[in-house]
Amino acid sequence: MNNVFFENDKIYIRNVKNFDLAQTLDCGQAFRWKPDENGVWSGIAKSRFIELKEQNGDIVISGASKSDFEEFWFDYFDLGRDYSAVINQFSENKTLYAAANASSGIRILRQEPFEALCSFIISQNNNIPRIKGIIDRLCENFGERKGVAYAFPDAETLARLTETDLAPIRSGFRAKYIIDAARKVAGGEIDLESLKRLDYEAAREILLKIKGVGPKVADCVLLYGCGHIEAFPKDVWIKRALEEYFGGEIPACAKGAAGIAQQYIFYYIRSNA
DNA sequence: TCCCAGGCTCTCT
DNA sequence: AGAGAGCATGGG
Repeated sequence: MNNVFFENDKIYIRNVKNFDLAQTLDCGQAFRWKPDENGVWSGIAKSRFIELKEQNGDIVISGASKSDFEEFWFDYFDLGRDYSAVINQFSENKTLYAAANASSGIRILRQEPFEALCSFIISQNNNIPRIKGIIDRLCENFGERKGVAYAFPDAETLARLTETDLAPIRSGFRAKYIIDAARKVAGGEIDLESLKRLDYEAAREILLKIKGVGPKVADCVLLYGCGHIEAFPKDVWIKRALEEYFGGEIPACAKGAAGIAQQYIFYYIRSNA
């Protein structure tokens, strides 16, 4: 962290490699970061609201204290990982390497597991603009207000609701899945934090017990919420890309960091679409 | 308008 | 075990 400076209530990340705000915050892994007309991104995670911008090659964060940064945001933005090394590992596959270089500013966000769980339950058979809308309404209706933004509601809050209560967010058939997830988490049947420590397969099996959680949603929760970067969510876009460019198989050189490869491929094919 | 969306459940072979 | 319909809602 010797390239991080704290000055005048702002945090400067200097000479950071592989961190592009637009790529990282709007690549489909998280749904609550928004840019303004000046390129300032704002968002809230774990009830903490911050703003980020790029300035002379630095990432500048406002709204976070030094301890907030060290205890939360550093891990949230996965700043301890060397993405250049990962991209170098992917160079054995020409197409994957091209995708990685086209989206080399993406970092995998380490989101709150419960937010990732609900977000990707909502994502099923849905499109990204509408997913964002449903999640916004979920937070505005049931999340705690933190200054100018709403925190993601906690499992205990959602566990007390019924499908009818969720009608205002217009999530359709997914409402019952959100409630089942919230009740299993709030009731202690599923301990999301423990999934970070379990191995990938064991953690995945636990998530699959939640209604509305299948292989793809489970892998998204493991990748974006539990730090399992070997998870490789297969959505319709990725399935098409695997068939078209990779012979239907995940490239061998992606082993151990398949989730990062997945995100590069997803961004690459969608920005070329 | 009409197709489809970062899928999953349920049912029927 | 594998295939297919149905699902709520609305963006493009």
